[in-house]
Amino acid sequence: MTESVTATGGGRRKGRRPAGEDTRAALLEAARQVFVEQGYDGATVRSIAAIAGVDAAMVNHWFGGKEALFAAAMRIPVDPTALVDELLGPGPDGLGERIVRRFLGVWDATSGGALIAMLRSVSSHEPAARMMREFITRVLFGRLVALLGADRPELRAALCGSQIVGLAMVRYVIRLEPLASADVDTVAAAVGPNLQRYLTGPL
Amino acid sequence: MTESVTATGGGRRKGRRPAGEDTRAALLEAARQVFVEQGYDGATVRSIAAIAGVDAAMVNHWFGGKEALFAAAMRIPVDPTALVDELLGPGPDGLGERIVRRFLGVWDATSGGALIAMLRSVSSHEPAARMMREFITRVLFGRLVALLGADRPELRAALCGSQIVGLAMVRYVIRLEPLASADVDTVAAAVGPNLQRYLTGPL
DNA sequence: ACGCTTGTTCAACACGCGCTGAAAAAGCGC
DNA sequence: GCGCTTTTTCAGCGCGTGTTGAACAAGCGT
Repeated sequence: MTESVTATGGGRRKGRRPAGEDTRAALLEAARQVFVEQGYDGATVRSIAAIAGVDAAMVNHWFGGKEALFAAAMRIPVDPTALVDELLGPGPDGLGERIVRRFLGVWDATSGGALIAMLRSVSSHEPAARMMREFITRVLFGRLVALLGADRPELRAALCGSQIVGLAMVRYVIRLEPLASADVDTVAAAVGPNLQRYLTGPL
Repeated sequence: MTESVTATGGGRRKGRRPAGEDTRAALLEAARQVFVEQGYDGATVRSIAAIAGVDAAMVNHWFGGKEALFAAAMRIPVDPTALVDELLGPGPDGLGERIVRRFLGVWDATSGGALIAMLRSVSSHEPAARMMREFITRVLFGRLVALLGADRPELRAALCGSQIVGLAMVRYVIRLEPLASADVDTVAAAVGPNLQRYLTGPL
């Protein structure tokens, strides 16, 4: 006990943190949460840092600024190729429903996910809009419609995007009942056929 | 010329404006424009006043604050009852397409309209979200599904809302091509059937 | 042991926001 | 024409934002 090391008693004020505790990761996690809840403009660097339990200046130290933190936080850890293959595995029948179920699964679990964050940011933050476009056309439905080989693939992808975006907005952002708390089966049965027609049917 | 009246020479600085020129109306018009383009948070009282050509303090004088100005600007001058009657006039056949055409007509003309303003504000501004909910359920589709007499009217109204919201987001906010510049016929043919099923078909 | 690098906090800057209060000019009643 | 009211501008307050620089502590190489 006599040794002074790591006494940390009460109010240490400056200096390096005792050990481990990856600040960067904590910041990223907090950023995801706050960006999803508040959107880019609504989220403040200070609030994110507070949730992560560190000083706001850490955002600049680790990421270089709010904008870069947003970009890093939105970098989603899913492999789109694998996802598409999985969805297409059982064949094109019931594909629409499967997509809806998949999205609702992710969203309901993480209370939104990165897509909701982008959706909340898109209005006033052009980079978020750009990400959103890229995400829908290239990652999400671009590959899907390409594999299905239908005509007018870009239009089909955009229409599928409008389904997903509309559903996410009404269910998670606007929170319009009874869609906001409807169970997965109901939503999938209702919205699935639209996607199915957009992907495999005539326009 | 000798009389001093209305000389206004160069840099008059304070005081009442010469005549007419309804400041309140100019403010309202500018507010609609800026709220549509930027959403509630993105729009600043100063920029609205600048477009209206008056001082920012006029917003407080005429409306009491930004919030009240937003509410006043969003008060839309359409009669929902008449609109519903007009849409239902030719019978329930082709109703979905007619709705889409109607919306696109208004939106493309006024580059969005109040609904886009609300859509851009909804993320971070709870009053806008409340307005949106009211608008969809009560004004827009509430009456419509009630008149059609189908089962689960609230769910149908919410689903219709998700169609319109998704379309508006992708076409006007995210601006995803080719949907953003697709002609009315294409969009109506693609989206109309979804609304039709939501309104008159099985879920 | 000592010094350099790195992680962290704190104080503060510059800016933009919504809003307020006082002053000034125009119009109105009489 | 004179006062009272209304409309308008201006200066600025208080606050919250993202960002910065200095100070300081912990660890690491040697």
